[in-house]
Amino acid sequence: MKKRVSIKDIAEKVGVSTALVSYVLNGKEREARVGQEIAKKIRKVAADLNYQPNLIARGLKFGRTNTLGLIVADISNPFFATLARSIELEAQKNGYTVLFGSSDEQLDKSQNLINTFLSRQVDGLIITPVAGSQSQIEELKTKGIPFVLMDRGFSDLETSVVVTDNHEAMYSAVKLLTDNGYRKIGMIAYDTPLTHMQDRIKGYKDALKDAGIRFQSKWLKKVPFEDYKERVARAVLQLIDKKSQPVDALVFATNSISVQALKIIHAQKLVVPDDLGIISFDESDAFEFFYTSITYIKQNLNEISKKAVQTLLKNINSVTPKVERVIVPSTIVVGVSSGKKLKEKVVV
Amino acid sequence: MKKRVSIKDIAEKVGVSTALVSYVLNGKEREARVGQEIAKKIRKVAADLNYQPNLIARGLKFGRTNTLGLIVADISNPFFATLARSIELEAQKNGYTVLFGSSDEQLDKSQNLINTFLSRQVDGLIITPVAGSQSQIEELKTKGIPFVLMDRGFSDLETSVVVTDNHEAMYSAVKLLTDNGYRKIGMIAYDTPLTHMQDRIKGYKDALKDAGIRFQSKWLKKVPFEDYKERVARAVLQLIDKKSQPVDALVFATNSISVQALKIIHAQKLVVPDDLGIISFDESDAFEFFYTSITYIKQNLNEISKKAVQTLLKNINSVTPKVERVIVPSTIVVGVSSGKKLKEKVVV
DNA sequence: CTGAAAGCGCTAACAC
DNA sequence: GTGTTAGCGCTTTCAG
Repeated sequence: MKKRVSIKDIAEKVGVSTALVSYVLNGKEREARVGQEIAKKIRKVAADLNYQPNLIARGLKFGRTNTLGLIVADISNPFFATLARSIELEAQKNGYTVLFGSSDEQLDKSQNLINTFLSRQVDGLIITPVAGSQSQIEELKTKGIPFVLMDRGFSDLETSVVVTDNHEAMYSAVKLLTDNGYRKIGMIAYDTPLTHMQDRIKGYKDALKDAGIRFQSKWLKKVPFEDYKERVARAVLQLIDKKSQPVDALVFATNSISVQALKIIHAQKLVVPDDLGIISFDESDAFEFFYTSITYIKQNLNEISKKAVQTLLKNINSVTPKVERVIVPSTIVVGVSSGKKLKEKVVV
Repeated sequence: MKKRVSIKDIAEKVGVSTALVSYVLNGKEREARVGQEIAKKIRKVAADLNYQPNLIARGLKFGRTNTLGLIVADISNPFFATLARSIELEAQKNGYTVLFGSSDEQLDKSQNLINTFLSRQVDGLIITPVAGSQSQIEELKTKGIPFVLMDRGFSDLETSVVVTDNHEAMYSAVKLLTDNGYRKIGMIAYDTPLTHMQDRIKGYKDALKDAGIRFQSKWLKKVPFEDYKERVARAVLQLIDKKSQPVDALVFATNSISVQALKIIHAQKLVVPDDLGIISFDESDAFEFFYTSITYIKQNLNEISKKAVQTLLKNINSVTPKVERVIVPSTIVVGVSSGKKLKEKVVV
């Protein structure tokens, strides 16, 4: 690779010091009262040489790189990819560039990414934290590194965080089902202590309670991230098992769970919503061709990312950063899958 | 943000020069013959202070940052997100971190990203180039910046590039259709001169020719990236129009086109494959619940990304980089949608 | 064995 | 008005 042209090259060519070049190129010729002639000359040579400032050098000088680190669970997951896209946009608007990495919900990968990004002197981090990573996050706090959690947080840790209204969203989803006559409502969620999941579960339970329905523990199935596919399949089969008081509706805590569950429901030839009402948290392309339209909670991903970047930048630019919790409202897109329950079901 | 701990802090604390610290921390104590005692002490203090090397400073020193720039069309598109994921993985394996950005198929955004990444002194670029960006790419060449194109390239430009076997893939897809008895095969593609699309189109035409079918220009519909949805819808309606010799099979050049087209086909109540054979280039989650399984060409995205990174790294590390064209084989996943055409169709 | 010092590219306080 | 220089954190040559 050829040597890139530096401020020094320009200085030599024009016959001035690098200082003058720097002043002129940063539009500070007024303050430094650089001569008109010389300024013009410098600009011309810079253009001729196709000069591009070295942001690495500038970063070293200023101790800030105008780079953000983004750690998501998995960038290939459309949910996170969509967040990444808006983050990129908002960051760019503010003159920042984004480094990214995927944690795969694994503690060691998360720690590695944090270390790598810090070594690269990012100005701040946007993180979808992994379960059990409190100590990693706390270290950021003690080190005074600006960061914001996104999508999920910890109940036992005071941090800036931007999330969806998980509780309300799931509450209103389940309420929609109870209002439509469903009484035995099951839920499949991921088995994690992270707040987004806990809040969704709480929303589900609270909605049942407010509808005067007594929650039954067998209705709630928690599956691990690892081989969630099999586990979701098993959970669905248990929940709809005819021999033991099957549920009449199901809510799914994420789109990945939904898609997998719908496959089983389809394979079992259950009719949605007549046999089983359905609501999903988040949408999926796969809903497109399911034989009936799926009711789902639509998070405002765009707003979440925007707020995440803005909150982070506020932190970066403030001398006394303060913890900020942002909750972004979601909407519910009503399809056929949560439709009114048939009152009288003919038992054959 | 608190001051991060530097080599200097360690040196002061131990009471040696920064040089020694540098040697020890880089495992070069042997060459520099640093004393055992002192080395141990340095290491201890470094650990105590939780020292993280400043890669920015190192980058400035070495003129290399161990950072790659990735420019895709749109990171929120699962296709590119999946590529990004594997690139991240392969880059990490080699000690690189990835900056990313989306070009939206737009020339100015592409140029902006290139500039930004170069200013940040990335060691190389992986680019899915935008139509008409030859000059941008050529400038990289003249500047001697290592880069590799991915997914698509230019027919009029000699560059390193990693792509799928677009021609063969589409050829064999169409051959599958002709072998199964389809004779009037249409195609919907994006309207772009980029090689991936041109190669797919050529594969389609060549397969027709080899099957003894004369290509009809009205069979090939090219739609622009912008509002492709409407345009695809219109194209499908034209191709299946009963009044004017409708096609009996369709191939789609990308998954986004496929999903949109299938929606229309579904809405029009056409039966796949009886009324219409279907093959898609690339898969989509949405195929999951289409009423019949879709035959599709499966690119080896993992291999493409891996090769892209490897080719780029070879370029970066070689004094005399050479242009390398890598073609990654794809497979065809056969579903029901391309099944044998019913010989005698009962006309009502 | 150890350390001073130069230099990567850039900026800004401070001389001249 | 204009230019010198120190220094950001790190590496490495060369002198002690």
